[in-house]
Amino acid sequence: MDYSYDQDLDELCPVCGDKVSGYHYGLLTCESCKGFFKRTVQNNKHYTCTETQNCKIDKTQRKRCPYCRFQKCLTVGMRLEAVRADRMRGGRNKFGPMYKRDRALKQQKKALIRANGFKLETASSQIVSPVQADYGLPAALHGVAHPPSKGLQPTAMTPVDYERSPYGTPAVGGPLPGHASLSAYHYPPFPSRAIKSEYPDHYAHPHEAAPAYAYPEAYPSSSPAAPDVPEVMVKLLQLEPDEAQVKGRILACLQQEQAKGRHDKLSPFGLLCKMADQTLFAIVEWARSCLFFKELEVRRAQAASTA
DNA sequence: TTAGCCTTGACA
DNA sequence: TGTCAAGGCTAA
Repeated sequence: MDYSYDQDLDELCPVCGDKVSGYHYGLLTCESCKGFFKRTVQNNKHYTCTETQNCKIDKTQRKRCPYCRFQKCLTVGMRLEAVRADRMRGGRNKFGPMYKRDRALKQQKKALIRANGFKLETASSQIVSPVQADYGLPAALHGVAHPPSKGLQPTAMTPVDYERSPYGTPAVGGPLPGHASLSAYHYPPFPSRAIKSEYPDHYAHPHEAAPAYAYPEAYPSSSPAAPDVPEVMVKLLQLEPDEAQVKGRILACLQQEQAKGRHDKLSPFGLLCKMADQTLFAIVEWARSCLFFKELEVRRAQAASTA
């Protein structure tokens, strides 16, 4: 069977850096990480790390520490809910529209690059995939929780989806950064993870008020309308090093809370840290998106005037 | 246990 | 009817 579907199979697996074989459990991954994630969730496996829970996961070393591998799977945005409780084969789950949109955005980006010769690397490298924006961990936090690794970096910050909504607030119930214990992820027992419908999973995302797939409509691909960015946000972005420090401190506090053994339930302070961090991330990403679209409009105008 | 290949089946 | 993301199977 030919697995080279007409999609971005030239991308690398965000977990191990291997070649992706398609969308699996929420995002583009390789076949081995797909299988590993499936086995882990289906069999309710619990691993332990013999090192410092910070093992490097790449194609050659992914077998060495399943604990860190699974943590990375969760960190990059693989979805526990996508593993079927009933083990039913075939068909599609609720992530189908998300995959489709992700693919469309990637294609739009490629077309735009071809049309404008516009280098997106710098601007869009700060913007995460809608897949991750919808369901995963904020990419900006990955570097805080994980030192940059060969496998994680390219995809977590993939310069792909600059047309995603700036309102793509990460789900509060999303995976935590760092290496909290497996139980800290609160993944529900199998019956609750069974997904057959296309409707938003309010169990997995109880805090989502807006439809999970609302982001593309915010900026139609044909003519993205960039809202004005408050001056304060421009200044905030100019102070990014400090922002990173703030994030780092918040995450350090959060991880300390988790290290105290409260794996099953965050303390109020831990919850506040988490919420504050994610809110900060959402605001910063929104502002970045606005600035990016502003720049895009300027470049388009310039291109139109010279044409 | 891993990872590659195969089968299944909902959806467009 | 084709696509493709699920789960299953099996050699290494």
